[in-house]
Amino acid sequence: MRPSDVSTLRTRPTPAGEQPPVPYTRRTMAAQDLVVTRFAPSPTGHLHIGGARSALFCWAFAARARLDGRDGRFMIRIEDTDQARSSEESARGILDDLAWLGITWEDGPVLKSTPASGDANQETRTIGGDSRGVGPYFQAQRVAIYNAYVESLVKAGRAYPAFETTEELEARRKAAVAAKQTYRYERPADVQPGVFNEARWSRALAGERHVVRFVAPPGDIVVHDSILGDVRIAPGELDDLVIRKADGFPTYHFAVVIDDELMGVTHVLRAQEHLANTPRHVAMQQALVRLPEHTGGRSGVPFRTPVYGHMPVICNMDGSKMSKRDKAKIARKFLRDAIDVIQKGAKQPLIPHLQKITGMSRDQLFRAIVAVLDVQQDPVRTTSIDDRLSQLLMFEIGDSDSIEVASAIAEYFAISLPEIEIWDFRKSGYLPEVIINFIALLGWNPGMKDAAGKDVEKFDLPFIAEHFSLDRVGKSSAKFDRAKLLSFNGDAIAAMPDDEFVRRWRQWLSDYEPAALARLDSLGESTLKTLAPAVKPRAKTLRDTLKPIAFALATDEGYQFDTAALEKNLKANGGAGAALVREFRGVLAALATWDAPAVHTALEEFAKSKGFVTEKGVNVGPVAQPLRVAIAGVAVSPPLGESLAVLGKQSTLARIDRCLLAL
RNA sequence: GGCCCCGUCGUCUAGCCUGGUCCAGGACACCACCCUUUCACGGUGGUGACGAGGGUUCGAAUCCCUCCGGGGUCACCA
Repeated sequence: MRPSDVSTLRTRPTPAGEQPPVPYTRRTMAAQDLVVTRFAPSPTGHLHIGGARSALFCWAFAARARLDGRDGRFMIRIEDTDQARSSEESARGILDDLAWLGITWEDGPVLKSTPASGDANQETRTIGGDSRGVGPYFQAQRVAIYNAYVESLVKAGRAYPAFETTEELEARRKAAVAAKQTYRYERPADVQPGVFNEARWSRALAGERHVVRFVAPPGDIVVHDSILGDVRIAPGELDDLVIRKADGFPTYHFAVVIDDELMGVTHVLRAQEHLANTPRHVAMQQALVRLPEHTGGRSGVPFRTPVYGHMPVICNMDGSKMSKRDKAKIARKFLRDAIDVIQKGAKQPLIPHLQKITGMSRDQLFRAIVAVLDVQQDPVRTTSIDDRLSQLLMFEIGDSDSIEVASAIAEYFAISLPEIEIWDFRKSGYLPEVIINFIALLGWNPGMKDAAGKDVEKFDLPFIAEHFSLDRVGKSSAKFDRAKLLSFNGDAIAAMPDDEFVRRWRQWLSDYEPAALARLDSLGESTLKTLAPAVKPRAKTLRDTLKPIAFALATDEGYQFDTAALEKNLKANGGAGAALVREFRGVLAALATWDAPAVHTALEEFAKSKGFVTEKGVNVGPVAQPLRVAIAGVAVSPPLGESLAVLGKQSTLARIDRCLLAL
């Protein structure tokens, strides 16, 4: 049976063999009322959709605890222990993405940000802080703490310096794989569990290059998981893992254990990909004791094991784990498909073929492509052509999954890469509240029915906070269904009041399509407002809005006439359509008021006067379609009332004249 | 490959713990029809699943076992 989160928290079971928790300051003060969850991203890129979901569930758990009258806190910690890949810019980006989604944290890095909707009208606010005094929240600033605990473990004989080189270990690993055996690090013969190895420690202190490894315990490790139930790991499955790297930084596993304890984390909710690591974390918790400086001077206070909950992984539709690498995969596939197609068409291999027509060497060809990428990606040319070239080659042969190269290829060839990171979805015009709603549904559902007996599946952050509980988190991985996300987003756009839509549409256009916004504003200050009711039902995303308004984005001279549309609507039947448009032009020219209802009325009356009436009423089609082609160039556009209103009388007449002339 | 987790329509899922009300409900997608000045929106209806095989039971999607399938993980990355 899976314990509910509430009962787990109130009566946390003490498994056999585990020390009962020893009270110390924080515990006696706050007792079991303190609930601390955390999201701990590595600042090596943008916020991933799966990371966002982890953050959301942690946020929701803490928020729910608060609603239940407890001291629920959601905390952010930046795991920047990978010196080579971490960046402050990335950390800032992740925090921004969370704030954009509307996820806020009580404890953690401080961020000044605009709230959920990205709505410029609302005030900026500050998120984060250190009210419990357990920071800093960047692990790179906590190295001294990790070192103190490493030393305590070494002195207790529960860890030891190891001096093998990376090459040595790699060779052993290869040998094991070649012999079809599972590789495990073999503990050196001179290391005795529980005995301080002074000789090794001295070598380390003397400056010899080393890592520190944790002595894996001999017995079973049982992880109590409030989502999955108990997970038991047999002895011998765990080898002596590295807890401090040669550069002096802790590994993820070690830093996590130290920080979760010191920062008072009570509930660790994360993706199932971490499940296999959890026994290691538990083993370390059982070996570690708080240093006196972290317990107000008392000694002998053991680390506790938080409540764990491992949630399902988010997968692509093909079942593989959704990963940033998917972008590279798509871009690479495109490159190869393109090469295939060209090869088939040209009936000869692409590279030699191109070499033949350009007279370039293979290297020069790649240089040419790279030069284009270089200009687009790196206008100031901070990287050399050679660097770019080698990047692209690496990418092409599959040895590199660089998102930058993938993006450059996508931009150059105008293909679209799948949205994987929150930033991608934002750029594509998804609404933050929809993303929240949708990712909440990936692995969790409120299990409620509405009045009509249908599943409740449209909800917002406050609803999630109110209803979230671990026993409704699923166990099986979920495929990320983009079609359903799109549908939800379209529903949200359609349901928005016009003025709100206009505000958020404007914001998005200004962020991602400023030229389009400038053009629309040049048509009149209420253009967006006029367009709103016509655009909303036609756009699933904010980027989608650009399609139905393409006619307005083009200048009066700038749009093309589709010949088939011209033929069918204007020229057919001896130019009947053209004649109607010519006649209706006069009506329009005489129109005193120029807005959507007025245009629409004029259209109907004109149609009626022409006798286009059926038993169902006036049929404006015979006039509307030719007119549509005249002003838009194609047979598809939003309703003509709004369309003409936005263009204005002058442009409308000019477009009609241009069309008539083009026949 | 070792270890671990998971398995209800194509997809997300309700139902499973507390067997019968389930010849399995909802949503997205798909199909048909209706509405309609185009494209959309909307409305109505439809196709569609308990992975397989054994048990237990009067009765199993629900409990047990085996098999099969999928995923995760095996770094001085987090």
